[in-house]
Amino acid sequence: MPSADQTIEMAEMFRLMGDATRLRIILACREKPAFVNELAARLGSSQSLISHHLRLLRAARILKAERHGKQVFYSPADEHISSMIADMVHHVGETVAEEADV
Amino acid sequence: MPSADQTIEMAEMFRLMGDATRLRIILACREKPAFVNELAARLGSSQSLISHHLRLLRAARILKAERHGKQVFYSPADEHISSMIADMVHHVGETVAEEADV
DNA sequence: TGTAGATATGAACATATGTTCATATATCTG
DNA sequence: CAGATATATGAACATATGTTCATATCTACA
Repeated sequence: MPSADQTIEMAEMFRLMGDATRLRIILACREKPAFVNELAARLGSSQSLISHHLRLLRAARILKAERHGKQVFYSPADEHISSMIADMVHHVGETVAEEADV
Repeated sequence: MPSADQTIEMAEMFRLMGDATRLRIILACREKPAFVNELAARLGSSQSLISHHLRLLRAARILKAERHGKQVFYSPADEHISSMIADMVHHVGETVAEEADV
């Protein structure tokens, strides 16, 4: 069992990945790291929206940012994050979702 | 890259695990499956709150429920879910969290 | 059948969250 | 320095969400 602090940390991590827009940003960066404007274009979202979400993902160390001149380049923060996401993608790829009742 | 549908499904899954109360319920069931009243007692939350969350976790097939007389027994829905959570617990156990700025 | 125990559900509420629009900040270039 | 480009940030808003309280439903058993 994780500690109380670890549990809250995990929940916070899941919460961030639990929004479709943010998850798409994460997956996009995982597939191919990119500048903010590229991400906005690839996801068909406004620059502002992407930037707001990037801030959260960066603060949680899910993504990291590097400035290249006028642009800022975003990529997965580390291999650890990458492999967590890879695990999940893999798991979800194996599952068929249905409804449940009792 | 997961499909659009898979991405939404993943996000939904993460969203559910992204609340501390729900994550604690999941972790508790993973450590030791239990009846609703036991879970409420172990987590120090009201029966109503636990029940509301259990409904969501059950509907998402994260937990499964079996009735035993008057009580309902909750446990991880399958090995797949269990291993996903195990992965995350393992990963978080390895990480030290700090703050990020650019 | 009626009562008690266990769980589920509905309404209501306060708060959190995602999004948009407008604007600020930073960087390069002329 | 002025202007253009890229990104970040703040305010505002509508909606979603977690929690509580009250009550309904279901099961066992006298």
